[in-house]
Amino acid sequence: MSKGQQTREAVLEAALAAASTSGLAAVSIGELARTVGMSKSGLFAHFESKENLQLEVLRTAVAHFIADVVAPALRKPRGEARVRALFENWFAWSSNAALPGGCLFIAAASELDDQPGPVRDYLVASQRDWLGTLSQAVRIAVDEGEFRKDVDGEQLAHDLYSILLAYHHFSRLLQMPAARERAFRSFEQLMQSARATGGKARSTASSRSPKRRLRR
Amino acid sequence: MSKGQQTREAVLEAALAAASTSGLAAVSIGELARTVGMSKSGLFAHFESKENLQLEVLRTAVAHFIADVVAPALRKPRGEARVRALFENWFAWSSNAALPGGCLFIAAASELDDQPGPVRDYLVASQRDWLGTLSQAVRIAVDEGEFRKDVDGEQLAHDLYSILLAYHHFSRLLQMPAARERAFRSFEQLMQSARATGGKARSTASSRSPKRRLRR
DNA sequence: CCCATAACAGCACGATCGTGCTATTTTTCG
DNA sequence: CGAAAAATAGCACGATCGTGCTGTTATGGG
Repeated sequence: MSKGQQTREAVLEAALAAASTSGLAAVSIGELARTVGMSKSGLFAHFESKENLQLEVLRTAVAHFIADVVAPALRKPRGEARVRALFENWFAWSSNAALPGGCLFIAAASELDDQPGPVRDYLVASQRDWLGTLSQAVRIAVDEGEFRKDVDGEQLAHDLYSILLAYHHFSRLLQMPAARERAFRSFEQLMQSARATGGKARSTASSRSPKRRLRR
Repeated sequence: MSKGQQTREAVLEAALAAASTSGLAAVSIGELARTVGMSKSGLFAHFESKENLQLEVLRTAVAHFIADVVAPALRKPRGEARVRALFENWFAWSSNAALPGGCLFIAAASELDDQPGPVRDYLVASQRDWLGTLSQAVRIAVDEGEFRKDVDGEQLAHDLYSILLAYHHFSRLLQMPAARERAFRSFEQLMQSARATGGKARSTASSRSPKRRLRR
C-alpha cells in the first residue's frame, strides 16, 4: 500500500472515532490534523472537501460494518442462527472500541435527518441496504421452516432495529446498566414469537403466545 | 410581561426550532440573531454564555413538553386511558410544528451522550423524570386492575420509548410512511398484552397471547 | 413627563473554521 | 542512483465563531 493510502486510512480511522463521539459535522480538519500529527493542508489534500471527507468516513464505517457484522453472519447456516448472528454482531459493533461514541450510523441518523445532501443520501442508502439484509435473513428463516410463515421480514427487521435504538439510548445517555440485559431479553422474546409452533419451544411457560406484532 | 422577557422568549422559541433541525450545538449566536432580527450582542446579553443558552433552550422544551404532553394526560382518568394519552400526546409532540426537526430530546440525546457538562446533566435528569412519569402511570393502571399485576412499569415505559425511537428513526431519516402505522400497531399490541386477562379483550383472534416481554 | 434603568446596537478581540496556492520534502520507479 | 511524481508543510484568505466593552435607544414607574 502506498504511503498516501496509508495515511489516508489512518486519517479516516481517527475521523471515525471522533465522529462517533462528537458527530460528523463536529470533526474539524484542524483538530483532526492535530490528532494524527500532520498539517491541515497536508491532510486536506487527501479529500477535496469536508463534505467528501464525511462521505469517506461513512464509507469506511460501512466497510467495517460489512466486514465485522454482515460477512461473519452470512457464513452462519441459513435460518435463525443467521438472524441471531446478525443481531449479536450488530450489538457488538455498537460497543466496538473503534467507536467510542457508539454506533456511528445511529449518531449520524439524528444528525443528518434534516440535512439534505450526498452525505445524508449515502447514509439513507446504506441503512436501506442493512434493513434489506436483515429482512432477507428473516425471510430465509421462514423459508427454512424455522420461523412461522406469517412472520413478516420487514416488520421483524424493524423490531430488531427498535431494540438496538433503545439500547443505544438508554445505555449511552442514561447509562443504565440494565439496558443490555433488556435488549437481549427483548431479542429472545422476538425470536421465540417468530419460531414455528412445535419448533424449539422454550421450557418456561407462555410458550404458546403466537402472532405477536408479526403481520402487517 | 416586560420587553426583555418578551424578546427572550422569542429568541428561545426560534432557538428551539433551529435546534430541533440542526442540533443544539449547531445553533450559533450570529445566525440566531439574524433570524430574530437583532444584533449578536443584544441577543447575547440575555444569556451569560452559549452553554447557558442551550440550557435555557432545553428548559423551554421541557416546559412545553409538560404543558402539551404530561399535563393534559394527567387530567385523564387513572389507568390505561392515562397511559394512552401520555403516548399519544408524546407522539403528537414529536410531530409538532414548533419542532420541525422532530423531538428535540431525541436529537439532543445522541448529540450529548458523550459531551459531559450541565447541558447533558439536565437532559439526563429530565429524561429520568419523563420515564418516571411513564412508569408511574403504568403502575397506577396495575393498581386499578386494568393491567395485570405482573406488568413491570419500568419495562413497559422502556418499550414505549423504544417504539417512539424507532418511529423517529424510520420516519425522519428513511422517510417511511408506514412508520407511523407501525408505531401505533406496536403500541396497541403492548396495551393488549398488558391488559388483565378477561378485561376488554380484542374482538379479533389471538386475544389469548399473554405475558409478552412484561416481566423482568 | 422625566429620569433611572433596562434593552439593545456597534465594534473589536482572538480563535478557529474550510479552502486554496506555493514550496519543500519524501516516496517510488526506471 | 537519479529523476519524476506523490505527499506533506507553510502560509494566507475571508468568514464566522463566542464573548466582552462602550455607548445609544427605548421602556416603565413615580
